[in-house]
Amino acid sequence: MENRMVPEERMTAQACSGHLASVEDAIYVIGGKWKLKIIIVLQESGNIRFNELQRKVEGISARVLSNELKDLELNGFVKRVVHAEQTPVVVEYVSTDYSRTLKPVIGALAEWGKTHKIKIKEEMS
Amino acid sequence: MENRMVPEERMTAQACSGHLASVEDAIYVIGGKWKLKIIIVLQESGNIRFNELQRKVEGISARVLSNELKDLELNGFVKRVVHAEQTPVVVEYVSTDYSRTLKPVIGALAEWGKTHKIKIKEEMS
DNA sequence: CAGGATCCCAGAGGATACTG
DNA sequence: CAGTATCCTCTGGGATCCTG
Repeated sequence: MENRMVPEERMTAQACSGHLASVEDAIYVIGGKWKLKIIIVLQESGNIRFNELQRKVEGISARVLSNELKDLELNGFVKRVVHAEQTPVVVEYVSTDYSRTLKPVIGALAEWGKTHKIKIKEEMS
Repeated sequence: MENRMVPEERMTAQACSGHLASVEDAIYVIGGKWKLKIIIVLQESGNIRFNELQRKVEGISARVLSNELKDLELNGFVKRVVHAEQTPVVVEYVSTDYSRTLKPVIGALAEWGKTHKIKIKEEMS
């Protein structure tokens, strides 16, 4: 479990175009094996409950999903909604507006991943 | 994964699962702590030698850099150029055309990382 | 159902030293 | 300079069981 990212001033002599530091920041928050996948599923699903989410993010364990959700909530990508008026209590997860700012990133990654897979397939034939 | 993917708005459920899988593919190849950073430095540097590369990718050890470079070379993102005519032998690394197909991904990530950092800073003040 | 508590492991990655 | 070789740490993450 990470905490919130606290940006430091990285004043490297050759800070390049700044792309490097920004990409680093991005990777710090949404990097890892699961975060983007969870975000995508959440965006596709609207409100969704824990177990269904676990089913849709294939391969993830309850423990890891729980940890990732806490992390994503801390960073404002997902909101945990508890419906206390019902019994048993229903918990739902919803993607936030802020998570939608990741659309370009997800779009670019998906597009690249798609063409990359095609390239790999061609190389194997 | 043969379904058409529209990177923009309104997607079908199938396009979405394709989205998920494609992002997964992308993360598989360019995920991790160092790969994208190395690729960025490589793209910004033209030809570059091992030790200088290590200096520019701050914090990376020689062992890890060596491993990552092998991996990146296998996947066609970097070319290892040996100038055997010189003594001592000079080795240079160059980013490939294929690595340039990552530009949109890097651009999106950098842009998002930049605004995210600004957002975090504002929240702290 | 929605997780928490434990235990455990592989593998990513760091530190240091060494070599052709 | 361009890496290798060791060794070692750390943590992401799997498996399993437990509970309100």
